[in-house]
Amino acid sequence: MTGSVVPVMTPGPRFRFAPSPTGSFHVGGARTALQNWALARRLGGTFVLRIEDTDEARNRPEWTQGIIDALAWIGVSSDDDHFEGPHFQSGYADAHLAAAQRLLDDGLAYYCDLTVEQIDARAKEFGHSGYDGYSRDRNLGPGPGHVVRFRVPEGTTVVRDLVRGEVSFDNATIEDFVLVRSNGTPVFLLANVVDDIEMAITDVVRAEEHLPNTPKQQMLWQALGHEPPRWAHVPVLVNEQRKKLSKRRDKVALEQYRDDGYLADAMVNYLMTLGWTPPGAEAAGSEIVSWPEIEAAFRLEDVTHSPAFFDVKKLAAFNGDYIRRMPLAEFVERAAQELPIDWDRDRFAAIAPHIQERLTTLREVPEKIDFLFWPVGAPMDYEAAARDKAFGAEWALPLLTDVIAAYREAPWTADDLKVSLEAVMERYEIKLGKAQAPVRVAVTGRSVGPPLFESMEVLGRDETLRRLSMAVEAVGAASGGG
RNA sequence: GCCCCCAUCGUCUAGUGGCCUAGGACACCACCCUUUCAAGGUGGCGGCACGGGUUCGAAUCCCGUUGGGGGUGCCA
Repeated sequence: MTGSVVPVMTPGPRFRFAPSPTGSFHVGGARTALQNWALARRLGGTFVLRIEDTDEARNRPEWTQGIIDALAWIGVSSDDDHFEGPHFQSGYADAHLAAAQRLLDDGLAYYCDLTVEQIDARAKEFGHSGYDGYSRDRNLGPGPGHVVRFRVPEGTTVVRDLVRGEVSFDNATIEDFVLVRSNGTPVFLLANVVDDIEMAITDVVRAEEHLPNTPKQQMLWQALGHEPPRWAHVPVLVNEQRKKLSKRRDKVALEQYRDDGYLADAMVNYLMTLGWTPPGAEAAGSEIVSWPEIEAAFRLEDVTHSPAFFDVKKLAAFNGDYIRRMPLAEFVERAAQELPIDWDRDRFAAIAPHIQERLTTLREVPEKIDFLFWPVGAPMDYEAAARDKAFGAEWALPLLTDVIAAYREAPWTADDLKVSLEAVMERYEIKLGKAQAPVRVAVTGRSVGPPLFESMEVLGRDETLRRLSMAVEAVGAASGGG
């Protein structure tokens, strides 16, 4: 190996996703990552992952892996040809400082020795706000306590934004911002731009909160002698209070949703259709779209301009839809992962078709069917069950007794169990909806649950009869005593 | 305070001057179906923030007001 490694660059546009490492992956970040990903792939370009790890206080190696894993979960795979990275901002520290020095040499930046207190004092004294350019022409050199500031030129900066059109800023309202701190480290504004230049980024797609930074960064690109990238600022995600989603108040960790049983496909679909509607969705009467369709149709120009409420209820609806659309075999396999290890998988597979359409998340699977996995002979709380209103009617106890008799003989299939119960209930002149209630409570311990006869078929004759008998005893004791 | 962005049903949105009596999705309500609960089907409730213009015609264009959000760090 000789010389430097020249990165092999694919011809298309180069997008980038530049998260700073934290303990979790923000859903808002997931959305912009997805948007960058869709564009990079469709346009035959590159998705560059850059970890902005310059803030040493929050920088742990395992967090980088967390980001890569989270991205992989939503389909942004580091194995894909369009994926490049991860790059680390910390690895470009020399370039950041070199750029600052170049700006200094060209007279486009200067040293300043004012402290924050002094700046405030001047602002107060002269009645302006922020830094007033005090050191612009003092020709200070480097020194302790000296920062490097950018000399903002006069005029207007026009940012061409793919989602917002042209946004112009009067440079007079932009102060000479800091490029290099007094401790010699570069600030985000500089590092971010230098990295983008180094990585030959052509398209910056990020959240709207960065829009006010953009004129500054654009000036930096130009001062450094480069054509600025295409900008696109997508609206932020907000909570019910219409505030930017925050880690403190809101549930924003992608990993949390994953652990709560949300499907990656549903999450991706939901995130991408927040602020963007795929063509044809209205005619189809559905907002459920596959990734290939999204990738083929997503355009920045079509993204809405206003903030969107991250509505977990709608996400849940999407998730339920995706669960129902899963092929049964796949559902059984994935849902089985949510089960306690000692639960019989075959037994689960038998009941699976009956719970698939009753779910919002995969995590709810165990609680729906736990009664099928109680150890045989385990005592249920029949005293409590006996108090259920299902046993309130005078026909309840005799019906249960008759059902037990019938079930000793009936062939053990759901259909036969239903026929047997129907035969019994006719004697009491009640409908199936009512008749099944005490049986359900006796067998499952609850008044709602998966289809009864199918459940009993899976449970087996012995255990079903045992539970029915226990219930009759408990109810009998309760009513006899009162 | 200053700078910037935004504004259609509760929510996410379609809508780019006539096709809008404003469409869809989620949520909600009712009914149907039904083995409880779901799912599914049908129907319903519900919106162009306000005020001025421009135009034969405005949800769509312009101005203003109001409201919301973002940014204003030697954080990213």
